[in-house]
Amino acid sequence: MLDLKLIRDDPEAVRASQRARQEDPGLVDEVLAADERRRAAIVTFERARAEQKELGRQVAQAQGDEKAALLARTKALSAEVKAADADQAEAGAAFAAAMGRLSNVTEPGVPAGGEEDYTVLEHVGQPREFDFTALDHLELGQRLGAIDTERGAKVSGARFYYLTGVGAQLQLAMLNLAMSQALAAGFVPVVPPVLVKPDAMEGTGFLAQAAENVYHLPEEDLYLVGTSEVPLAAFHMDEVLDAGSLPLRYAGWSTCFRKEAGSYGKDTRGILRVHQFDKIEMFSYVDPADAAAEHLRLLAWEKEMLAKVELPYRVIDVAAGDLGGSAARKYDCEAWVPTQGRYRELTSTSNCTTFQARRLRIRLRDGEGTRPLATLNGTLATTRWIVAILENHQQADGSVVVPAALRPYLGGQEVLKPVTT
RNA sequence: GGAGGCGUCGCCUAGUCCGGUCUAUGGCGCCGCACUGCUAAUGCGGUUUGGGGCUUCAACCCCAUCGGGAGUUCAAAUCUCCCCGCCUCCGCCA
Repeated sequence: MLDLKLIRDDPEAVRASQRARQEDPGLVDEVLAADERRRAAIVTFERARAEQKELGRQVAQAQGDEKAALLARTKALSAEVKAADADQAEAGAAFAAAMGRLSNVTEPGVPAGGEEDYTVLEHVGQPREFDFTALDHLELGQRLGAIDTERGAKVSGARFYYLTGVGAQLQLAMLNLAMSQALAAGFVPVVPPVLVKPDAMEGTGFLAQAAENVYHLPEEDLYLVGTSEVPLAAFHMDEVLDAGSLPLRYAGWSTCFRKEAGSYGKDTRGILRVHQFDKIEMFSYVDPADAAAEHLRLLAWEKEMLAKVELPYRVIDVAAGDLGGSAARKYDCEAWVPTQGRYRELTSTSNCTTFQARRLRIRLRDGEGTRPLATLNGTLATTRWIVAILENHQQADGSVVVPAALRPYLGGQEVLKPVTT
């Protein structure tokens, strides 16, 4: 949710942001009109209500005929108050609905346009030259006895898989490495719930743009989270945090669930795009003035992790139209996937400024009073990284060299060897 | 799944039976002022959150807010219903 004051004071800035996102700039004027209607309804209601209360005080003290006369008046007034209240509630709901559809204002410098309009900020490392025919991650994973998509499909359907043997070990090693790094950086490790109530899912903004990708359990009215960003953001929902306690940094370890609706036929091979995966997610609560700097810190931690697994990658500044509605800016790190001949997203860090905190009613308290704080999130490792690790570190015999940083978490193994030929 | 108890503006708490100056009591904590070599103690005042009016700001005024929602009523912390959470006991269970 945006700051209403900003929309009133500088509606053109919000319209410009909407245009850059390829969303409707007219929504701004809809919000302003709805706000006026709402405020007028509030005034009408409050005036009637104040009169009702005043008369109520008189009724309490009056006796006999005087009381009967007052009651005649207050009865009529009661109906008036009820109608005004309903009108106010309706105007308020319409306003909230319009506000809810407005996306966050993008940060200056964010490239305008859609998915293909990103800016490449830098390349780190060189894609490797192979003097043999590189195998893709699934082929490698099967030879290593690490990935079993056939049984995944048998038991759970398409886009499900088993990680077995060194595959399971590799994932645990990578996530543990990520968690160790987060811990060293001062993050509070968290294992959160992955089923959340509508309030949490809605507050984090995932029932708006990403609703079609969210699993829902209708019987309990609970949602399966697509990222631990949801329970980490909702952790402090409805709270006022002391300014002195910021920044608060959490590292969540969770399984993530995504329906992947609308991606039929895309990335169907292997474990690049799946319904269920595991992830270490960083989440920060900071003073709004510190948000942009924190965003760069999250990016730096992601790069530190990518360096540890020795992958070539590039960093992109995601275009406005490809941002989530809550994000003001997003940086993705994309690793080179040799058999695809292109870069694929491994991490994503978003600065949600005060947008998400407003929806979740999370504020900070300092000497000045209370005001919304800023929230940010970023990926530290996910199951998908296995794709890039296997492919980039494969050898001609189908074995895979383990990056040095991972070895301590893999019982010292230096090379993962095929179990079949 | 069943039975019972509980939920009050940071924390604790009065009020709920029997609806009406509840404009929610008191204590603790915190902030300010006074007194004071300093500290402590004492005294006085302030201290939920959100919204609206008026506005340069502040002050001021108003409305809502007693776990959440709906209802009854001229009037709800108080009465009724539904939901949520916590505690105790029973049942069941990986």
